Amino acid sequence: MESCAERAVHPEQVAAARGVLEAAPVEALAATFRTLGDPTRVGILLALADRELCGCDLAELFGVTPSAISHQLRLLKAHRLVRARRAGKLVYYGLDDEHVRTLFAEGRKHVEERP
Amino acid sequence: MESCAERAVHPEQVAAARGVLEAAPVEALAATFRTLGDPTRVGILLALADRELCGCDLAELFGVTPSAISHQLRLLKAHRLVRARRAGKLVYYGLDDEHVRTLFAEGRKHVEERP
DNA sequence: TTATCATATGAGCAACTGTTCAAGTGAGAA
DNA sequence: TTCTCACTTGAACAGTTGCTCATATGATAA
Repeated sequence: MESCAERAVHPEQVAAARGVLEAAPVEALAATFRTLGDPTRVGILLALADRELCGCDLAELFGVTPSAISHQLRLLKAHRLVRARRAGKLVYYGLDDEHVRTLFAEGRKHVEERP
Repeated sequence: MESCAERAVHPEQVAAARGVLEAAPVEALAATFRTLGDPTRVGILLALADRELCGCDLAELFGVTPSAISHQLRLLKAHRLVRARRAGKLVYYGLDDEHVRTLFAEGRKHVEERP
């Protein structure tokens, strides 16, 4: 009556994998990738890769409300992907992490690998 | 009455960013990162980084139903992150792409950079 | 001060996601 | 064949997400 999920077919391999999972920051990794997993946020990061932009510019660029951009930027800041710099009334945003560029470069390699 | 979203503050920078966005596979990149943005899928990929496992082992490893694992594997296969190899009754899964290792390594660097 | 404008924040809502359950496939064993 | 078991598939459902709207905040200017 026991189903396949209740006992491993290869217990030693499963035990080894369990060790890997315990040592890895699984939830944090997933949270970071989840933050990168939205077209608007991907666009924001790509747009900020070569220049700073203010929130107003970003809203115009993506055709959404400044509020929507602000919500997204809050997420990106919380995950340390974007940094903010206030200049008078405006706030300029830029990438906060060099790893993001590498991440995107590698992501593109994967995406463009096959048709 | 016009709000800040209806006209860019820095039109030339916005135009330049627009060019970048048009040339980039934004939606495909987001889709790939979104696929990596779930703890179960991150765990599956980490577990498969060093060994093949059958679906049954994965279900046991994560304490979910074989059905849940199967749904996740379908997603991972659709994005070419995992490959399947049938051996009799069992199906063995493994990583389908070397970029995934790099992606995870870079993701970890970002995650572990600051407290 | 008051007015204006760029952002930020909170509520609300439609769309999406990850799971379980139930039913269906496919391959080896009896 | 029939049985068993690993896996797949589809439906259903709770939880999450990303947007808009309304409102609040913060900084400059008049």
